[in-house]
Order: sequence, then C-alpha cells, then structure tokens
Amino acid sequence: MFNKRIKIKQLVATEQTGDEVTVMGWVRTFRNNQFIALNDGSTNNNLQVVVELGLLDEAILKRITTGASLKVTGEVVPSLGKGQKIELKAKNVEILGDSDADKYPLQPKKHSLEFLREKAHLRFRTNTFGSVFRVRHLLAFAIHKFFNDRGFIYLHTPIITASDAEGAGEMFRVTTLPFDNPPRSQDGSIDFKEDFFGKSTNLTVSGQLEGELGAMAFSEVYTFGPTFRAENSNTTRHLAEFWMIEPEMAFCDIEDNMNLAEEFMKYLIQYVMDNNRDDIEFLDQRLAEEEKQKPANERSEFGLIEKLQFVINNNFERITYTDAITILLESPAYKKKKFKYDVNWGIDLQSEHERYLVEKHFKKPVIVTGYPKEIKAFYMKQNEDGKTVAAMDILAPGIGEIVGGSQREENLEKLEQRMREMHLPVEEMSWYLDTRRFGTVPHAGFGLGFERMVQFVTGMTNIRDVIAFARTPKNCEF
RNA sequence: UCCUCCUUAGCUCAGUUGGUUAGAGCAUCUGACUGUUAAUCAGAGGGUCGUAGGUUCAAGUCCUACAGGGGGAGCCA
Repeated sequence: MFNKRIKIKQLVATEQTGDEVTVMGWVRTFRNNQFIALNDGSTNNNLQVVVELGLLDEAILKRITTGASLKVTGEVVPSLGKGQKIELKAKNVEILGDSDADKYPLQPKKHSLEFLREKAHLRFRTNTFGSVFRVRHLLAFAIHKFFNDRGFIYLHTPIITASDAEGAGEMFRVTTLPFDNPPRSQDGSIDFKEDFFGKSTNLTVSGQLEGELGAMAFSEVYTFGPTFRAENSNTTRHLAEFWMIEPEMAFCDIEDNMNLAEEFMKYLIQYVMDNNRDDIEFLDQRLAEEEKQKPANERSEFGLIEKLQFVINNNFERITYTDAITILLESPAYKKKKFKYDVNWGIDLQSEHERYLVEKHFKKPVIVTGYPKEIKAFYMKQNEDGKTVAAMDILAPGIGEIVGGSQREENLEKLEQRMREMHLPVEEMSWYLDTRRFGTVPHAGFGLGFERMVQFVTGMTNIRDVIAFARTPKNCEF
C-alpha cells in the first residue's frame, strides 16, 4: 500500500501534530546518527526525521546513507530544533534501497553545475535542480492554462517534416536508407523515392507553418512541442533539441501580437510566483550566492525576485528597428567604439547591440518591430514603406531574444513574389499558400523558446541546466 | 565553427623564478560525542598531476598536438 504515504510537501506545511503518518523518500543527509533529512521531490523543504537512540539496530543505522531510499512511519511532533516547525518522530524505518556511500556521487555539500551536468541522471536529487524542474513543470502547466483560458486550441504539429522552407536553421535528416550504400538516381544523387516517406524528410525546426493552417480554422491555436536544430551552436542559450511555444492568431495584427506576447510572459512569471514561491525563493538565494562570487562590476543590479517583479510591474519598451539603430548610433558605447560590430541601418542586431539596448539603455524587456525585410523570413507581412516587415522580437535581460514573431503576409501575390525573390519552392508550398487562396485573413503569431523562458524565471545562466538531458553538439548522453 | 581560459585525491581547489617524499577543506573509513541543520572532534586510507610527444641534469610547473570542459562570438528560440 504505497499510496497511503503522505507527501513531504503536504506534511511540512502542516501545523497539526499528533498524527501517525508514513513518508517515503531519499536521504539527503544523516546527521548525528539521529536526524535524517528526507526528500521526496515534492518540495525543496526536507522533512526532518528523528531517530531516537536505540530505536534501530546498528546494522540498519549504517544503511541510512545519502541517497538511500526509505519508508518511515512515525508521529508528527513539534520540532525541538530550529529550522523546521514540525518533524517526524520515527517508529519504524525501512530501507527500500541502499546507496553505497563510497560510490554515490552526490554529497551533502555544494557541487558545481558543471559537475552535476555530467551527473544529469542524479542531479534531480539536488536542491537547485529540484527547484528548476518543479518551476519548469509549473511553467509548462501555466502555458496550457493561459491559452486554454483564452480559447486557444492546442495543435500537435508534426515532428517529421518534408518542408525545408522555413529556413530557421540546419535540419536533422530522418531516413531509413542504408547510409553505407544508399540507392542512387541515374545522375548519382541519392534517390529519396526509395526512402520511408518517398521523399527527403527532416525533424521539424518550427511548427509555425502548420500552425497557420490551424489558425485559419480555429482562429486561435498554439503548439508546444520539441524542435530540432542541427546548428553547431556552442552557447549557454542554444540546444539541438528544445521546446517551443508557437501561438498563431487569425484576425490579429502586429499590435495584438505584441500585446499577447507581453501579457503571456507576465502571466507565466506571475503564475510561478503565486504557485511556487518556495522554489523561486530558493533560486533567488542561490543566484545571490553565485553573484557574490563575481567581481563587483559584473554583478547584476537586481536579484531574481526583484527582476521578475519588475518585469511584471512595468510595460515592455516598444521601439522600431529604426529607433534602435538611432539609439545605438547615438550611444556613448558607439561613440567610444566599444562595439565590435559596426552599426548602420540594415544590419542584423548583434548580441552586443541587444545587450546594450536591454541591459544598459532601457534596463527592461524591449520589443523591437519593423525590421528590414532582407534579414527576416519570407512569410512576414511587408510594410507599406517597401523596406521593412511587421516582425517583432522580444529581447530579455540576460537572455537576449526570447520571442520572435510577426504579422504574416496574408496577400497571396505579395507572398509568392517574396518567395520567388528568396528562391523558395513555391509549387511545393502550395498547401501553405492555400491559406491565402481561400479565405485569407490578417493573422500573426510568435515563437517563445521554452528553455529560455525557464532560464529567465529560474535565473539559471546555462540553458543546459534547465532541460533534463541536454542535446548539444557532441553531447547526447543518457 | 572562431576566440579565450581551464584540466592536480570522490568533490572544490592551493602548489612560488622548473629542484628532495605533491598539500588543504569537504566526502569516505575507524573511534568519540549525541537536539543536529553542509553537525562537531580525533585518527586513517586515498594521486600515472587529462592523453601523447618534446625541451632539460631535473617537468604538476616550459613547448607542441589531441581530448574533455567553462566563458564569449556567430547562427537562433
């Protein structure tokens, strides 16, 4: 009868004493042959189990080691010590699973994130990763709640795709052809007619195009699924496999799109603050400790909670790309030639430019709109100036681009013309263009990188620490 | 892919201008203590100094290559 146990989260929150309860969990540390810090993953707060002298045989006591799993039955009593209100006075302790203290890698001490990254299968059992993954879960839940409450349909777009048109990045090939001796066409090229799908296929880099098809029927849809990019990116904010949220709304322009994205981000932050204060407070302290290690000039001005509260309470700054270029050109940093990359109208904003705008100039999230059409995707709505498109990127402090979106070009002729200019296969994309042929409407959407959002809310600086098992170039362990 | 830094005990790190037998804290083991909060105290064990070459009378220390990792950049979410 395992389900008779009480979760530690529920138990440590109680004021009521005198009940006899059963808990199960893993030993974090065993102090003084008497005090077990027990954790079952439901909360970062360990339950203190008190084992009175003489209750257990020496042989059992020796098996209560860090990492071992226990079933404990006992009485809930007020704690005599400081640091917790109640504790469990053990009547019976059963070892469910031993953990060899000599071999178990996690110790009751501070481990480096780099070390834990290599022990990713065990790191859930640490305070930091426990908090990160509970927050990650809550964010995922809040995403569904946000959209469901607003009448959006959750659309599952395909993982395997034959479309190569989005141009969002290098793709992973999906094939069942033998790689040592693939079938060849007469001209020597690989004959994908022989492949599983009868054509060349890849893992998806975006569900947007399919999302647009859904929006043309349901008015509002969103996707939330895995996305794959075979870029050789080795940074703290890129993964080869990551999760992305892509809402797509019919009857919606760029302003509506920005409003929704801003409301969405604020909602997610507020939801976590309201529903998991414990973990956010732990992460706030963890970040503060980490900041202390840094030289004073590299420390961030805000703590984690301060930052999140600030984002909720203030409007995102909204500027055009042209404004952004002007601000950069007039900045002291530019005049002192601090930028590595030159600034002029037409460039893609570099990290250093985004950082300046967000972290130095405005000191809050910034939405940049109206980018030159040359540096943006084919499907974005062409503005009347003939030079810019109705794109919008949200730049977040410490993360950079967290949202990328746009109003879509709903005019068939303009869209086809742009596709031809960019040498995209118009014929193959006929299914997509049907949205513009049959009842086209103004529509818009955006993509939010889920792990980047988790980074932003948890304050974790490396994206590999907010996904369970990171896939990055040359790394596919576990 | 580029730039840069790092790799010494299970973990985190120290190791001087190249010079005897490579150190500390924590962890582990043994013992003591028993209301602890990363418990404390005493003792013990634990190292091919990332790998392969090279320079030198002598290399953890200098040089080269490779591997792994961190940070930054590009690409992007």
